[in-house]
Amino acid sequence: METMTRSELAKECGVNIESLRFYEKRRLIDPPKRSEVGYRLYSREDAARIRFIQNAKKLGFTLNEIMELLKLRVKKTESCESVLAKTQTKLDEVEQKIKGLKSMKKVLKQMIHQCQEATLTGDCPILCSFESGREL
Amino acid sequence: METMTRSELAKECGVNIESLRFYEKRRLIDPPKRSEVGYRLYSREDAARIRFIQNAKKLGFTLNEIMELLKLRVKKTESCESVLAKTQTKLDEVEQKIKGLKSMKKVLKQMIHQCQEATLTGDCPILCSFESGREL
DNA sequence: CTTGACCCTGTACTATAGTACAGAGTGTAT
DNA sequence: ATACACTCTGTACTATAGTACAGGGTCAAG
Repeated sequence: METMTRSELAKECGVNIESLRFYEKRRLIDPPKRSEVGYRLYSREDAARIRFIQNAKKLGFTLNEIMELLKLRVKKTESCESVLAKTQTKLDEVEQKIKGLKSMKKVLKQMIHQCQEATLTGDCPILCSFESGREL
Repeated sequence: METMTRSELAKECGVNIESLRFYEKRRLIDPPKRSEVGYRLYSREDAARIRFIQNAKKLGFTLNEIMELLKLRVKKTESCESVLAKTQTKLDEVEQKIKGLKSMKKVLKQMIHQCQEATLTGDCPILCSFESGREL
C-alpha cells in the first residue's frame, strides 16, 4: 500500500508540515501508521481528509464543526436516525450560509451596477441592504 | 437625532459590550460622537454596521475582509474603476464560497438519501465526494 | 563515515478575535 | 447623600488555529 511521509503529505495538500501534527492532536485525523523507526506513514485517505479540512475551513467552518462533519461518517455503531438528524442539522447550517452569501452577492452586484451607471451617491449599498437580518 | 449608549447598542445587536470598543479600535466602526462627559453615543448607522459585521463573520469573513467589504462604500475620492475592480474581486470570492457550500450541501443530501435507503456501507460520502478540489 | 535533509518529541511563540477586570468618574432613584 | 448601574481608560487574560524551534535520531549520497 502506498504511503507518504509528513513532508510529502504537507506538500501535496499545501499545508504547513506542523499542521498535520496539530490535526492529529486535535483528533481531526487518526494517528497514522508508523515505520519501524517511528516515522509517520500517511495514506491516500489521510490526504483526502486533509483536503476536506482545508476546504471546509475556507467555507468558514471551525475545526470543531469540521470534526462534527467528519463524524457524520456512517458508523455501524450508531443508529441511522441519529446520523440522519445530525446531517440534517449540518445541511440547514450550510443552507443558511448559502442564503447569507447570496444576499451578499446581490448587494455586491447591485454595487457594480450602480458603479457602472456612475451614480456615485455616497450611500453604502452594502450597509443599506445587508444590515437587516439579525439571525443568519 | 436618536442615539444609543454602549450597552443599548450591544444589547440591540447581541454582541458583547467590549466588542464595540474592540471594533472601534480595529477601525471597523468610526469613533462615535461623545456626550459632554465622554460617553459614546452611537447612531442607527452604527447599529447597522455592527449587524453587518456579525452577519459577515457568520459567513466566514475575517475582520480584515469585512473591513475591505465596508470600504467598498463609494467614496467620492476614489475612482469608480477602482471600486468596481475591488467589488468584482469580492463578488468572485463570494461566488467561490457559494460553490463550495453547494458542493457540501450536495454531499450532505446524498448522505441523507443513503441513510434513508439504509445502505449503511461504512464508506464516508463526505470524504468521497468532497476531497477533490485543491482550490476553492 | 560524515553531511544534509529528513523525522521524532516537547514546548514556546504568534495572530486573530474577542472578553474580563481594575480603578476611576457619572447619573439617578430613594 | 449614598447606593447602584452605568460609563471611561488601560491592561491582562482567553480560545482558536496554527507555526517555530530546540535537542535529538535516521537515512542516502558522496
